[in-house]
Order: sequence, then C-alpha cells, then structure tokens
Amino acid sequence: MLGAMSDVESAAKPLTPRARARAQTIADIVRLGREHLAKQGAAALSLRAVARDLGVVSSAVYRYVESRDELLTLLLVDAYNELGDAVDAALDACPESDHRARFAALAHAVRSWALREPARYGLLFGSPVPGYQAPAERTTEPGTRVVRALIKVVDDAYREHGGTPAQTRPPAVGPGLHADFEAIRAQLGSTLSDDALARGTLVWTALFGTVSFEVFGQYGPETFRANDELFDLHVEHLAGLAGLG
Amino acid sequence: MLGAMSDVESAAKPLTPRARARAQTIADIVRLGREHLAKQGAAALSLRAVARDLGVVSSAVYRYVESRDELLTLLLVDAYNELGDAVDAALDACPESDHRARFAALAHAVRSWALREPARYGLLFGSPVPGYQAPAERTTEPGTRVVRALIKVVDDAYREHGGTPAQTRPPAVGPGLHADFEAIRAQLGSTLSDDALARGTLVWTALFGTVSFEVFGQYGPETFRANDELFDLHVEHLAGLAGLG
DNA sequence: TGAAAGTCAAGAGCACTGCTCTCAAAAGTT
DNA sequence: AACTTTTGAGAGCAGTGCTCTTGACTTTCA
Repeated sequence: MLGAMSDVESAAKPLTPRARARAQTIADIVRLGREHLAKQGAAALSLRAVARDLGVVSSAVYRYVESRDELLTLLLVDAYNELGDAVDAALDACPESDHRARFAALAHAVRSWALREPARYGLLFGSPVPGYQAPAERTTEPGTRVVRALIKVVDDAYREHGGTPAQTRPPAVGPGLHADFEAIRAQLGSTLSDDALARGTLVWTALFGTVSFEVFGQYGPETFRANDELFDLHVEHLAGLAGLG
Repeated sequence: MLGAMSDVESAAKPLTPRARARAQTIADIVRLGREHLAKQGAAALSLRAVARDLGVVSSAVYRYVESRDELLTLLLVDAYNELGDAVDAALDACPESDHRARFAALAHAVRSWALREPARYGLLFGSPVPGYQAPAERTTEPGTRVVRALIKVVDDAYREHGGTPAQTRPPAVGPGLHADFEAIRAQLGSTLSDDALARGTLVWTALFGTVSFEVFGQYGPETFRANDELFDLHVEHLAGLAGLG
C-alpha cells in the first residue's frame, strides 16, 4: 500500500484506471492480511489464505506484494500507525497542562489498543517472527511514535516544574482488586499488604518488560551501548518500588 | 520425557532395556528440539527437522512424541525449569538477610538467561504460538517458579522490617550510559537529566511489560479479575516514577 | 484502426510442513 | 520356537512460500 501509493504520489500524475485498480487490490490484500493476522497471529499469516479470500489464485498476489515478508512489513507499519494514532488521539483529548493525566491517557490508549488487537500487538512487541527482519528505514519512524509521545509528555512536565518527586502516599486499592489480592495471599501464604502486592506485580511485569525490550531488540539497534548499566539502574529503581529499602 | 519417566517411576520397576532406550530417544528428541528452538524460534520448530537430525524418518518420532504441540510443551517445561534453576542458584549464592541483593540477583539471573537463550525466552514470554495452548496442569508449576521466588524475597523483606519506603536519592549514572543518554537528548532535542531518562526508560518498558503480561495471559488464567484496577494502580506508580507528581 | 507493449491471472511444479495409515522387521516375552 | 509388542519405513493427504510459463487482456501509440 505505502510503496504503491508513494510511487503514484511521487509521479504526481492523475491515477490511471489501472493504477487505481492496483492500489485498490493492494489495499484489499493488506485489509485481508490484517484480518488474518488479528485472528491467528503473525506466524500463521498465509499468503495463500489471503489469495483465497481475495478470490484469486495464490500466485496472483505476488503481482502486488513481493513476498510474505513484504506483506508482514506492510502490516507492521499499519499496526504501528494505528497504535500511534490511538495514542495521539488520547493525548489530544487531554488538557495540555495536566501531565499526569496525559501520561495516564497514553498508557490507557496503549493498553486498550493492545487488548483490542492482541495478535497485532504481539507482532509489534512479542517475540520476533522467525526469519523476518523488519526493514528499519520503513519501520523506525512509525515504530517510535509512542516513545516519542511519552518523552514529550515527560519533557513537558520537567520543563514546567523540573520533575516532582514521587508521592509516597499509596493509591487506594478498590474492592475488586482487593479480592484478587486476598486470593493471592491465601494461595501463596503471603502476608503482604495490598499496596505491597500492587507494587510487587508492577515490579514483576516491569522486570520482564525491561528484559523483553533488550532481548527482542525493541530499544532500537543503536540506542543503548551500556545495556548492563541501564539494567542495573532499572533494578535499583524496581527494588525501591518493591520497598526493599 | 516427563510422561514416559513418570510412567516408569510410578510403576517403580527397574527399567527394562526397552524403556531405557525409549527414555533416551525422547531425551534426544527434546535436546534436538531445544537446539532448533534456540536457533530459529518456536514458530519455526519442525518435527521433520528433528527427525532428520535424529537420523530417522519423520513418522517415527510420533512414536515418542504425540504431536508438535506435545514437543512444544516439553520444551516449555524444560525452559521454565532451566530459568527457575538459574534464579534459584543465584538466590542461593546470596546472603539470606540482604533482600535488596537477593532481588538484584534474581533480576540479573532472569536477564542473563534471557540474553543467553533469546528464542526460548521468547517462547516463555513472547507472543503466543498460534494454535498452541499450553496445558496448565503441566506448565503452571514450573511456570510460576520465578514469581514465587520474587514474592518470597519481598515477603521476607516485609516480614523483617515492614517495607522500607523507596529511597529518593537517584542512583549514579555511569559514563557509558551517560554517553547513550547524551545521544538520545541530541537526537530528540530533549533536556531531561540522566536520572529522568533512566526513570523514563524504565517507565516505558514497564508499561509495555504490564500490557504484555495482560495481553499474552502471563498472569495466569484466574489470577486477576480486576485487571482494570490493577492497571490503574500500575499507571499511578509509573507516573510517580516518571516524576509526574 | 491495428499492432506493439505492458499487465495480469491461472496453473503446474518444487521443496517444505504436520500428521495418519499400513506394513514389515526387530525386539522382548512366554 | 511361537507369540506379542514395539518400532521404523514409506506412502499419502492437505497445507505452506515461492517460481516459472502460458495465454489473455488492457493500454498505448503510430
């Protein structure tokens, strides 16, 4: 889709009927691919199945999409942009000045999109598809939209009042979550408070989030040379968050 | 491996030569599967390739392993236990009393194993393999070893002195990481301090870690009913960590 | 208008996958 | 020695990505 459309756009000619039909077919392929991706995940994405749904023989789709990996790249960019759009929309609906609310909006936008599109989220942030290497020149720009938005939020906050230290009063735990924590305490024989368990689960998931980013190469190829130091810092903060003085 | 051995063990008979050979063959299959998994990832794991390496025709391996999914389960349990062993070993090498050091040891054990075995880590904590559903009765016990160890660390600390509040003095940033942060600031036109960037990256990865846990179902099937509340709490803490008062 | 150029879908085919079935040989048991 | 169980081989089915050739169609241009 992107490739074909940019070809057409760069030519700046009125679309010939043929070019229109071609762009439409590629758009259809991406749409069907997205549906398959959403249903079964990236590893199960099959060009032949897309061809069947398109009502065409399997070899025909190769006229429009170079390979399965090419389609995967199209879908990757597609998904990154949809997530980026969701985050941008959530931020736009927030007052410029309330930085905490803006962060919360960003976080919730990421989560709702991920829950709505688990397989596509998995393509972006899960284990890499074997044998597939995303072409950086096409994926880094859309792939960094969320981080850039996050940095802007934090940057704005610091520019305004130089980083407020974390509040220490624990946020309130609602009844539903309290019941979950009760069950966990019973199951594991733990005596940790609701607040400690909330922090603990965050430390747990954050630990694996940090490790996953490094293992799956989601920081970007050349972002961090001092990965060990970065991880040590993160562990320090997580230990503090867990309450391990 | 597990199935066969438990059959033999439950019979409590001395191993017949045939049973010995069978157990050995299954062990070989798991070993070869682990090698393939480590090289190409779960989605590319092929029973036929394993059969070739074993020097046997493809249908023969079905005498030992019910299906590809069955082999995947074997490898899943295998990986969980190796990670669990690594964490336990790291904890055993730590003084009982230094809870912060124990947490750091656990974290570093997870990270080194993950970096050593990226594809197997991906099987455990990446996007789910399409069409494969891990049998809970065989995977939950080994799959929860790390969390249980983590909870024990935190529990011990709280039992001893009731949860020390997080220290507020920022940990020192080394020269290597400082250079990385300089590059990031230059690239993004940010003026955030090293400490703010360290916290920011942790917030970033932690956000996606938390979302991934929920999307990929790594909390366990029935652990949290109040997922929304839990996420809100996590966002609160992350906002605090990011310095968004 | 008519021929050349460009574009397209179809089909066959290759090498791979998971998995099932049958059959004969090997191994263990009585 | 006869019988039973276990095992490996091979064929086969349905699926995959991808390539190549062939014939038909559309656009362009003289």
